[in-house]
Amino acid sequence: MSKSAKFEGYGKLLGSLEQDIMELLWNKGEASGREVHANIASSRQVALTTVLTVLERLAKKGLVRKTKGESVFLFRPGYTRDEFARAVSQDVFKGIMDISSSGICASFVDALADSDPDELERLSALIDSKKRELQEKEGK
Amino acid sequence: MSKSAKFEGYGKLLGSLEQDIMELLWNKGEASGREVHANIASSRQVALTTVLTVLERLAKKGLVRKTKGESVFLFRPGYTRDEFARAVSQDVFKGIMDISSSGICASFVDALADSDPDELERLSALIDSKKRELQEKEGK
DNA sequence: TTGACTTTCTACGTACTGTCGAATATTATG
DNA sequence: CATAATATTCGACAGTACGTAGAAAGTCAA
Repeated sequence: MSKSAKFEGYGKLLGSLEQDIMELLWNKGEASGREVHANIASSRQVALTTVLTVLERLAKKGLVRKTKGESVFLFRPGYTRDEFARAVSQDVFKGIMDISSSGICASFVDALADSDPDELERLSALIDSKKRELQEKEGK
Repeated sequence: MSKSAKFEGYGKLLGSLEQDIMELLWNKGEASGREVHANIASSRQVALTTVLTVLERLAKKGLVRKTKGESVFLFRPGYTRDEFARAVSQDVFKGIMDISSSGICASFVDALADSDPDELERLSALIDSKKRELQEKEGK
């Protein structure tokens, strides 16, 4: 059932090149434009300036921090993977729940179990703690 | 804490006008272009043809179904709120988890508790059932 | 036929992303 | 320092998505 392959693309948070670049920076931690390009270029034909431009745009968005190195600018993630994913999630979840909150849970659990089953435990714990938190607020 | 107002806009699944239109159709179930326009126009100044165009685009995306009525075309949602939210969620969650799955859970629980606390119960149940499901698969 | 209403077509503006080359600036080296 | 090698910035164009809407074409009833 389902497998509704429709609606693809809604999950794209970053463009393809942006994604590749962030991935690299999240892994390497820091790199010069040339280095970023060198790495990216090994799996995707692209000009150096293209990478530089995107790096620049990412910096403008705050996703990347650009600092002067010894003789070259260095780029690093403005946020860790988790920080970014988390901040964006907040927004995304709101967006989806604005449309409909029922049914979402199932999708979430499915996706989670699919990509990282161990997280299910953590999720359980979080829910319990959140429920307690809510009860306290009410009871008070 | 957090309130990282950055990263807004990532949660937008539909454009503003698209959203308004879908909202109306999800509520009314079915309407002619003129009706849709009439309703939308009460809260937002927009031309009839603009609405028609977007309706057309939504139809092309499969989000809206266009059928011939007695003397006018009628538009209805191609999917219920839940179906849409669910299908998109699948995609969105994947996208986020591709970046990082840890940390997401907390965001999800927060957002859920925020918009629909009662769903927390359902979520608990879903996790338990998912865990059992996974164990069976392994145990077999 | 004519006029009101419906539907389609075409087109423009903005925003985002990918894509670069040209120009400019900086660094390194003979 | 003068010049070659590098690095960085600018400005542009293409494609896609969405909001926007007028012009043109189609439909139907008086």
